[in-house]
Amino acid sequence: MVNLELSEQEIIRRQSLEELRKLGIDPYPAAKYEINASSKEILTKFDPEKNNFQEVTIAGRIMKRRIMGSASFVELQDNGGKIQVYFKRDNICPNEDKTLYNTVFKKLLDIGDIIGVKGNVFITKVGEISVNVAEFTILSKSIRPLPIVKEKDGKIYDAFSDLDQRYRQRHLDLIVNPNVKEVFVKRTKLTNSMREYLNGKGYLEVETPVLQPLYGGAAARPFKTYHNTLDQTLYLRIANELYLKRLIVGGFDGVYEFAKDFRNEGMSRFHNPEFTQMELYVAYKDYNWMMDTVEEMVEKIALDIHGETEVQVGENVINFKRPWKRITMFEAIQEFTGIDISTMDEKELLATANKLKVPVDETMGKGKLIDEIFGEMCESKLIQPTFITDYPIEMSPLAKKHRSVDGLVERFEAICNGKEICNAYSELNDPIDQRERFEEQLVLGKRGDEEAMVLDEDFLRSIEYGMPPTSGLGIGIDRLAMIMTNSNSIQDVLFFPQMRPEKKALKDDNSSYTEIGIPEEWIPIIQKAGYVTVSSLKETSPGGLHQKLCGTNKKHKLGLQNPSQDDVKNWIENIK
RNA sequence: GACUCAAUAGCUCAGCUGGUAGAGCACAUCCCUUUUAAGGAUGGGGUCCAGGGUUCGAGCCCCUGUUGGGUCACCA
Repeated sequence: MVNLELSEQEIIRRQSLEELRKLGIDPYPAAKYEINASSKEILTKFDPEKNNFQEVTIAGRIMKRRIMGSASFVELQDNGGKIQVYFKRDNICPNEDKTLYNTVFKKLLDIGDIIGVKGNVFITKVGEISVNVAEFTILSKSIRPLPIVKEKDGKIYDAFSDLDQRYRQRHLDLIVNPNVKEVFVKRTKLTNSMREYLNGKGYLEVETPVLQPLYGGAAARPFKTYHNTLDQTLYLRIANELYLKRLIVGGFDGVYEFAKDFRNEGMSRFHNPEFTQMELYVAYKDYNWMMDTVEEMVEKIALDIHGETEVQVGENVINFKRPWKRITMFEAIQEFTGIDISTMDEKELLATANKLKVPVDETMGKGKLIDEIFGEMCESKLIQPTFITDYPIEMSPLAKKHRSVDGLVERFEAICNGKEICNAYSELNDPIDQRERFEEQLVLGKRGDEEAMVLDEDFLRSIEYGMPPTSGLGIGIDRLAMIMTNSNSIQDVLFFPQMRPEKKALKDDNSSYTEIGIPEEWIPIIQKAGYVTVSSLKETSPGGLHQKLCGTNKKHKLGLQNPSQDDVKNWIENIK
């Protein structure tokens, strides 16, 4: 029986599927299909002089079909690109029986099907490198139509651009939008390049717990979960800093981790609830050394991805060539506002913030005020990669006090395209100081700061045994990927960004319909007519419904015995 | 979370002051000899996001909701 929920095109494809089976063709064969070439290889290496690629086997998805009488062209898309494939009736069907071409190829194949073809490479009259098919194999029949995207000279027509659908159905996005794959390939190049750099320095890639009894290492609200056996609340990590430091205490000189972190906060084009951060800790180093490292590493990444240090990001060209500018936070504020705040007390800072129209309130301490002024007046204006150094101590409970300036810590962030891409310190290894800093956070927490850090006794115990002076770094992989791929939103560099659940219309199940006397076979037709719940039928006029049902029966050639008007009337009367 | 814009065929989109639901591609049928966004002809396809309201009449106006985009707030 015809499924009334399917579109016409889906019904036709399901019928084609059955036709194939009737012809003895398995639309989903089990056997492996051995390919010996790819579209990319053929297009780059085919040479008519050499006459190479004369026995190729390739496989891919049909993306376009141009069918003429006894000769046709198909665009086949595989992992690396697309290639034109030429089907000629008498090549495919050398004998009398032309079914394989006339029926299987022309009628039963569709855009979206995955096929394998064997043949030889040649150049068509129009000059396009193509595969001349000798035989083809259906590898997977597609029963849902793809969006059709057309392209000419790099210009895309009817692009599949609905963001909701692109993110919810990333597979579709990847199939029909060629640039999307490229973004994710670059993202992987980025992490490969970074890993290669870190391994080259001899640092050890490690894994630390995602489920943590206490969340620490950053200021953020966590996701909370529960372990039954331990009868214990656990948190998804917001950072892995405190665990990596324990490993430094344990005697590793350099450790790093590509970590999925989770923060239960707002979403935006820069924020996804789960995101990736690379954290690195190296013993016997300080934050100056770490700036050298970040510069060198990110410059290498740009070179590995783009072959040059300049990267186009929106309207800006960003140059990652070393050395990057290094200025203190105070200097940056002076540069953008002309005001030297380095010696101001809290009162003066508040007055300055008000004068600059930076939104602040009385609860903010000195550090927070400085941070607000910087965030408001400077950050978005820093386009080229810049290290901002020496942050107020109040904002950085895990960073070491500045070696020469009171009230500051040895911390830097790299800002690029107006956004922070990394955060690093000379790590605090004085256990007494660390305990005091945690206690200050506790006070903040009691005052209602939901993001204040919690005191981690176990971590404190570990550094009481002695942690070497260490420099630590956290670098946002998604943010860096956005810059390196010229993406405007974090959702464009995550395969499956977090989305609200799709709503589904609630349907009554079949028994609710049969209860009021509706035969099983009429339920889909009634639902198709818009009555997905029995109660929605209550106010319906029986005559109108009867008309509708008989009409659908006729239109879709369902061949059902129409109910009488009295039947329909009885159904509606039976509704409680 | 606040404000704002949007949702119409499988896809991309029109739809006038409120008066019979439209186009291109895709799909189907027929013709066809190497085509390039696509050869020609004909045809089928719609819960106009959902639910209320105003109206003789709603895709369009009003209200509520759903989902998405943008800006802001929190944050990396």
